[in-house]
Amino acid sequence: MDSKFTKPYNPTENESAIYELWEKSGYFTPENLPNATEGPFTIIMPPPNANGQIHAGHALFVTLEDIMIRYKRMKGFKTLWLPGTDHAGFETQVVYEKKLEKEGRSRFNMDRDKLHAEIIDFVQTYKKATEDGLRKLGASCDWTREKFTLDPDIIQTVYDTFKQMFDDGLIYRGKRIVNWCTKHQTSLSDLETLSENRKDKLYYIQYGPLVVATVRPETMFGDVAVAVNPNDERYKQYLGQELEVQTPIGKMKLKVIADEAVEKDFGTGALKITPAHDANDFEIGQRHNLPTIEVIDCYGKLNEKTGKYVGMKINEAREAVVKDLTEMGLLLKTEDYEHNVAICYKCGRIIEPRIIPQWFVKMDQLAQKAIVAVREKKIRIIPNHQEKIFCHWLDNIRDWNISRQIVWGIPIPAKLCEKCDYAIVDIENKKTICPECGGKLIKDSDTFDTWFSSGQWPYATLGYPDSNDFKTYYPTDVMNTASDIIFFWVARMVMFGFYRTGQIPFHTVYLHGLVRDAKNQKMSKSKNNVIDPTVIAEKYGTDALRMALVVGNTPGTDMALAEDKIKGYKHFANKIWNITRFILENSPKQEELNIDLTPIDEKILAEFRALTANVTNDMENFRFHLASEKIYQYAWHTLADVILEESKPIIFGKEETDRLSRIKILNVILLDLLKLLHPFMPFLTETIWQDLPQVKEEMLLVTRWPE
RNA sequence: GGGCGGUUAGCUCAGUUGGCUAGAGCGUAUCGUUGACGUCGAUAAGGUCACAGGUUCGAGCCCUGUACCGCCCACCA
Repeated sequence: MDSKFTKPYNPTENESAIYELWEKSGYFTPENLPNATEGPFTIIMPPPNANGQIHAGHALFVTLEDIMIRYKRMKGFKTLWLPGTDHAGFETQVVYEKKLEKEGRSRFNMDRDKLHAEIIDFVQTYKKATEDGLRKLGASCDWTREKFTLDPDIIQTVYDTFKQMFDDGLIYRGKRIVNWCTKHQTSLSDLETLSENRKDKLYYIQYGPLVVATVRPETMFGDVAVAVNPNDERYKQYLGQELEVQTPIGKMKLKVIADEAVEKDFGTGALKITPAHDANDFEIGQRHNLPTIEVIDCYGKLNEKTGKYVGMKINEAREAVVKDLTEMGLLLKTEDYEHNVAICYKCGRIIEPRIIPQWFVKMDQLAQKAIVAVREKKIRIIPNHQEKIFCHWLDNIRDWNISRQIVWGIPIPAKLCEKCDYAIVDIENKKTICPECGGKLIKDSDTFDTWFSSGQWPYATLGYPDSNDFKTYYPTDVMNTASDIIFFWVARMVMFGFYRTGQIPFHTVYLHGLVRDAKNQKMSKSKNNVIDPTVIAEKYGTDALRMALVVGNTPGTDMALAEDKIKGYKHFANKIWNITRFILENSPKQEELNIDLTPIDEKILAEFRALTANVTNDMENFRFHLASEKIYQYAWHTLADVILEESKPIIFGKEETDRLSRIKILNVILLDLLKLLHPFMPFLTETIWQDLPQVKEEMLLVTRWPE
């Protein structure tokens, strides 16, 4: 017997060599598969951000996708799992800014090109680390097709989409109110803001004959009207009138308008309208053709239109204005007030709504098609209840701001007129004169929201429109990703997919939950509870980690990952190892096993076949948490605890037919068990497979799944 | 303000179309140096399946309501 099996199983001794064996075989590339009798099966990997260490969430998605891919490969499908990494625009820029801050530097006094070059270097390092991490986790993906979100062909696809959408009127440049982060100096999409409950004051201020209630008295200098509900009897007499309003810096004139958006019962029922600094007011302003007066600058400070308050930060200015109003007798009442405010999802600072020209995507039509696809089950979302969430979001979607004032990203291929603000798409970068006014055109310095490009990932990576890959592998089969990016990413992929290819991008969306720590807390650096999967893999083996991530983890549900659980599956790996040893030790040469089975062995074998069918059924229905547990239970508590124990007297006994029959089925079960287990514990099973004397196929990786 | 999920053994969680005498892992207790494995084995304790109604021959699972926990969405200043 091979001496290898006499020692306990040592994962770290074997894993990298096994991975190398697979990778060198070329079987990760579907075209090289020896007997792919079935059609294509495709998963496009959600590209990890190339800006940090690989974490437990990556380990989970790699495990799930690798399970699907390995299973389908063994089923004879032409399996493509296309890997990639993401430049992750704003996310990476924020990470890099933090690094700059630590070094006492700032992006705002750096040359644009220098900053860009530095981030490229930074990303390259992490890109490499991410790729290594994926290999360590056993990802059987096709590295020959690896993509990066800034590859020239990807950018070209993104540009073509931008142009086409612009020509179709689905993209427009508009001067509209957007979410502005005063720290990061960029606008953000609605998804990139969070809302936070805050306790503020509600101030009742005398506005001429009326009283308005506001939490932001410092914006009063940007007021252009006072709005009331059209059915509010109290104010009917004032409609259309111009009020003379006293402020600490002089008098201003405000028209009284009527708008349905004003609630009669809130505050005094009279609302001051500041279109330049409030999204709601902006829309009211649009409806009534009101002008806009900006009084707060991009740093969140009051500007020269506010007289003596110029240069003050918003909070300072608020206090100062309140103090002055009080002294002037214009502040009538102050109430405690609890409300939600939008904050930047990265730094938590309050979003300052600002009016700046940005590129927007019109969402209505795109969204409706995506909703129909899901409602009609052309796209299936697992877990099912996410379909409702998906559709609800799309049903209430607003136009999407895709411009970002950051360096790290795909530049928007557009020109802007210095004189008249005319905007034009210019992918070839050739236009210099404004067709409207003859003014000089300058390049738009903004970059795309990273999701504008990653939303096109499924067809962009496959070389849409003309490549063979696109024709062969699109629409793809499964999109597996974390449920928290269903809107950011999944919804956008569906919309873009329809728009550009006329087809769904994938048939099934499999959403997984978050990996939390043993105490069910979110992993975070500050809590020091982050599990580094590569460290865990070193300690317990990748297979043990994979099992721990899969067994009992239902789709869409967050899971608690305890080190003890991982340790348990290390023991399981050793158990399989020793089952193998026991069977091999007691197996004579193969030719002696050409005998009929005893009735009891027939029964044992039938039970195993039933398990196989059961597991296969689970695999087909994405119930990996059940499939893995069933294999575990069978291997340990049926095969090892019962069958092997009962086999000892038979094997060491004198009844030759019983003995050979038993040995025969043990060998059959062992081989098939390794196959069932392979998608879950690929390293262990392949390591064993490579040393089995009775094995004919060169690699378990491409062996047929048992029927 | 809307929506979604959860509540099952001490802990973490499974439980597929209602058939369950409700399971697993870890933990706990007792026993076992058997010629695969002590990274082991055997045995055991531990549950009104959140609560209250209902449907059904039968409910952890379906329906109605309640409570608590978590999450998401939302332009009443």
